[in-house]
Amino acid sequence: MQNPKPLETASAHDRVYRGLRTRIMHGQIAPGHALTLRGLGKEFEVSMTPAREAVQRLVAEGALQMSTSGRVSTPELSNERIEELAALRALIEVELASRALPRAHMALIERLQSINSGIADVVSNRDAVGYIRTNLEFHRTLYLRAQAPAMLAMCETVWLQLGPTMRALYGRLRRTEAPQYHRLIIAALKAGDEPGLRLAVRSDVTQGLRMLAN
Amino acid sequence: MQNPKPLETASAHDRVYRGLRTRIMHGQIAPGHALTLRGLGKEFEVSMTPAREAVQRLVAEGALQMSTSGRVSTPELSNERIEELAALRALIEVELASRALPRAHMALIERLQSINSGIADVVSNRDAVGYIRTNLEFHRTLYLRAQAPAMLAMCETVWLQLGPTMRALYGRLRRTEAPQYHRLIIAALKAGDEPGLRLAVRSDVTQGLRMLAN
DNA sequence: ATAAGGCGTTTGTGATCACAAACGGGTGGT
DNA sequence: ACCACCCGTTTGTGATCACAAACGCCTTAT
Repeated sequence: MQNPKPLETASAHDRVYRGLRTRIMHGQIAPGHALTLRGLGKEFEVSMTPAREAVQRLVAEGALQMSTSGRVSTPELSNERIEELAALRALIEVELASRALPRAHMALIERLQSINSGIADVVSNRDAVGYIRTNLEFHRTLYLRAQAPAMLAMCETVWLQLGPTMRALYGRLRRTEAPQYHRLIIAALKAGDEPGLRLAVRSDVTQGLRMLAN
Repeated sequence: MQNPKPLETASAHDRVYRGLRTRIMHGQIAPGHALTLRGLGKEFEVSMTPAREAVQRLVAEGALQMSTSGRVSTPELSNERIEELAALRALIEVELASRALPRAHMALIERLQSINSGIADVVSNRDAVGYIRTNLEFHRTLYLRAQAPAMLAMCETVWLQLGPTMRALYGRLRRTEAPQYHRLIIAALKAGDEPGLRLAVRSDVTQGLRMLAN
């Protein structure tokens, strides 16, 4: 029992924050979409105050942008910024995978295979949001083994910034099966092959985002 | 005239945010120090609302920690977390330096040398805050040339998280002169030596933080 | 037809208030 | 001497309100 009280009552701004955050990270909101404090407050059944705190926090994390007049919306990323964020993903995720490798036992690898096979389902359903969610779950499951919470937090911040853009990306590419690089990652984990793992993770991260930047 | 309107009127929560942020990043607040919303509000002559937003934002960036009861304080980092943050600095700053290298002209190198010589002054004055500020200015000046705002923002977030801890570090080590690795960085820039630059930056970043983790 | 101006409405900002929880110091009991 | 309990005070949370700025749509003049 490592978590006796799973926080049965979360604060209002935390509910709004978490709700918005997963929505953005999973690509459920299109780039450039506008949000209003009163609208969010009504949607989550809170007043403007918690809605404002949640929005401010997401702005600080780069998940939302704020105009000079205070209007908030999901950002429309330039190609340069997409390239930067992809490079950050490559840097951090390669390091996380490398740190997870010596701790990756068979149970973890089986879990990854299970998640990966689930990707086939969402792909066949043309479910872009499901695809992003499952893909991120695959990566997070691996990186959790790295025992590096600060790095994982940074990594998720990058995912968050790319969320709305990822929707646009995976919406236009025609996927027919689970990504090949996920299989390479699993194979490298099984073999204990660190250089191979680093290459596979770097390829998987860079692959999709390169084509978005034309 | 690249900045015609330097934002002559900043919003209240932004003033609090910026004030607190530089104070934390420069190590002017000791680890574990507690802050109160009403206290901050009185100090910056605003009500609790802007103070709360500024604090929430800094908590989101990892510059402050919040207890389950909502009390905020500067974090006391574990050795594991310090090691993680140092590794993140190494990853990101090496990349930033590498991207800045092809754009580093003579004017930049002279600017860096000027900043570096300023470090001697603050060192002789036993001015820990001045040392941290000047050191960060040295790095930021170099990284600005990388034209990678997202990476620089991530980098500064790490600096922010290490701020209070850096004060404790530089307080205990006896510095007598400007860091040797800064000279190596400048030399590598002059020579256009990318591997040497990467090594110098990595060494400079890791050097101080390794000894803190015992 | 197009562009500029005006006005009602929407929206963010910051202050204030009521409330509950938590902290801290002091007291009393063992 | 030490520990538990209690109560006054401090503190964070969230709702509400007044205000100013910005937005959007419509009218009007050229």
